Amino acid sequence: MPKPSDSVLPKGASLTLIDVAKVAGVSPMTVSRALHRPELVSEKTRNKVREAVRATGYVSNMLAGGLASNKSRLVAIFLPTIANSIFADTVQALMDALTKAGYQTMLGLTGYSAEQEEALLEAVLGRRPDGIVLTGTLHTEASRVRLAQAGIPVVEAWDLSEAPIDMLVGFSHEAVGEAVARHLLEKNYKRFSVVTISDPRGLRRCNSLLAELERQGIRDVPVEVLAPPATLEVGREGLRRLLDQKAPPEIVICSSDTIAQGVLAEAASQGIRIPEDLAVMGFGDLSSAAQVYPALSTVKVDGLRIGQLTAQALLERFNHTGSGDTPLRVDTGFTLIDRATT
Amino acid sequence: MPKPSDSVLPKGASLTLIDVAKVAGVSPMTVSRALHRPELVSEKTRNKVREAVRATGYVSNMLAGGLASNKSRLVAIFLPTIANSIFADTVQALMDALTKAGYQTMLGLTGYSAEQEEALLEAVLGRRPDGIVLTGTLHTEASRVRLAQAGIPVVEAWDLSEAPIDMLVGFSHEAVGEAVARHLLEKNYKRFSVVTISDPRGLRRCNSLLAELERQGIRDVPVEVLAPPATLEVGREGLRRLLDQKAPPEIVICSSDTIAQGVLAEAASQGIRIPEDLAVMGFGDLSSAAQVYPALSTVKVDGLRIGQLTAQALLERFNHTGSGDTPLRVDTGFTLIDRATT
DNA sequence: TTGCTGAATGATTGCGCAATCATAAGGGTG
DNA sequence: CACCCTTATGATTGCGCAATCATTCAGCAA
Repeated sequence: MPKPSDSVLPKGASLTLIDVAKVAGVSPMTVSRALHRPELVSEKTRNKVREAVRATGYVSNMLAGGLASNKSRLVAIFLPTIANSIFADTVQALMDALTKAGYQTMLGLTGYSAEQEEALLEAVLGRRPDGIVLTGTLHTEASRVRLAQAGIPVVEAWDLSEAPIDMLVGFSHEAVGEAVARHLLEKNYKRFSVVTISDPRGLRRCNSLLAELERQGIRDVPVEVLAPPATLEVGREGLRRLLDQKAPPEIVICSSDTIAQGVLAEAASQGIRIPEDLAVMGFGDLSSAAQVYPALSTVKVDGLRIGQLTAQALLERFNHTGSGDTPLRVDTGFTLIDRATT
Repeated sequence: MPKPSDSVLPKGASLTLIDVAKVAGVSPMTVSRALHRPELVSEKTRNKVREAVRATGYVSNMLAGGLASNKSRLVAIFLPTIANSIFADTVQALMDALTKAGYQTMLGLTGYSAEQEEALLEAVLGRRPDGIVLTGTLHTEASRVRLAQAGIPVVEAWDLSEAPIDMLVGFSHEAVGEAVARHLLEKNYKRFSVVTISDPRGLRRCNSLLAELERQGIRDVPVEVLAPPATLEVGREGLRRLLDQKAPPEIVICSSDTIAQGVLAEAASQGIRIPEDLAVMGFGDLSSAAQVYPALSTVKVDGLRIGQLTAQALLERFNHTGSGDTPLRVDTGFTLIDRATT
């Protein structure tokens, strides 16, 4: 069996379609077709080409292909950070679906400074992605404008904001806040408190929650707003601050499960019983939420489905199979989950 | 101020260097230089070009640039999964450093099946990355061969294996196993047990630990090997199985902090006191390890430094500034951390 | 046979850029 | 003032591929 290294290359030159074509005894164009549009090539030729590719170890150059066809088969995904991301399921599902459809994904981490975000966006656009997915929010308005001008399909996931750039797959953060408030009021909690990070969406949920509580006559809810990223430490510090105040809360509502787990840890370290002394509510239903002890009450968001729908929306755009008229706007909803902490 | 959309494009054609050159009143080549090698262009010209770029909203096409220069300014990173990754710090540091140096990164998730891995590798190589980083292990030998043949700088991170493809930045998993065994023996633990997932590196640590224990006269250590990925549930199930056996263990050594946290949760749910009734040892020193209650004893691995060194190694190769003779092989070591669970 | 159709394959071209070489414009030296 | 050297800029070319159009050939009806 000839190893790829055996093929006599002009040394320094790279293996191209032409080399494969020579080995297969067909034209370069036929090789290209055999690889990317096999239905246009006879089976006999396809086999010759497949064998030549195997023998040479050829890997198609997508830079050249992308330049020639004006398609990169690349989708860029922006997310705040790779660590403990609440978006992990979404990203995984998205990458799975896109990979299956022959697209690759490139992750852009925006958890940086605003200046770096603009540089990142420019660099990513330089790759000419066929589509872009936003999970977290963009820091600067200039970035949103740039993105809109790029003329590429854009999906904003995990949100249902008022001024979308293009497509939208998510849920209403306001509805979550309101639903959580009502749910907990029904369970007869009175002395509410909140620990959140200063993330735009978390704050929207928080404000909506506070508004609903106020409508029901509950005011002066202590709110601790800490700096991102959301870590266990944020939850521990948040609870410590809340306990420093005059009237101890009866329940802590957290802007994420990770923060809630921090609250749980701090409570355990202080001998506070959950939920007898203090109830805790999370957000996100991370896979760990059901596994911690005591099991965490939370709001489930179907991140996997968001990822799948996002991929589907992009693929429809790529294939021009979308309805074409109204820009997509899918509400994936959410579910309240009562476990042991409320 | 003219908005980019104002520029009169032939409609359907994309904005190129030529368009910018016309606006700036210079040749396309000068624009290219002004953007990528500004030191070759006079300040006056540079300003004209900068203004023209701003006015047109031009974004350089890296597909074309890569094709012309045979450099993609892309580094591919393979990791098992994006969720709860122990590699998060490494990947973050790596991306930071590479971004700063003008390189972009593309993540490949190998947590899939072996067949999919080969397809993924081929797709990634098609982008002609300038370098490749492996964090987890590759499933198939064919993939390793393919990678070695690609003729691209490769760094295997988080390992110090015997047969590296190219460069190596990591630590010895055998040394970790042995060190943990000795450390815990010194603390006078006798009835050991292990919960691990069937990951090659985790198993290497485990086997080394068992070997050292055996040298010290300790045999018949119960070992629970569960399927990846490492989740809290693995830890809970692992502990349940261990408790089903005749003699309850005195200490559980886990192949990751996440599993250890699962053990902690299961213990809490069964009223088992930590560390009085049961000690727990993790691995990885995730940021949450110090924040859970009780704080987790673990093995700290400096993932951030691994990421930085990996980036440095790649950049030296790209710039031909490396020593050139011996292939890089850095041992970043590890540290045992005693917290409250041992 | 002739002509037509459609399937399979080949030839040509250009995507947008950077490498490379060529040229022009200063700036000093003897 | 002719010379050379440096710095700045321009012109040409080709990277490897897919879009597009041209060609070939088999199969079949008239």
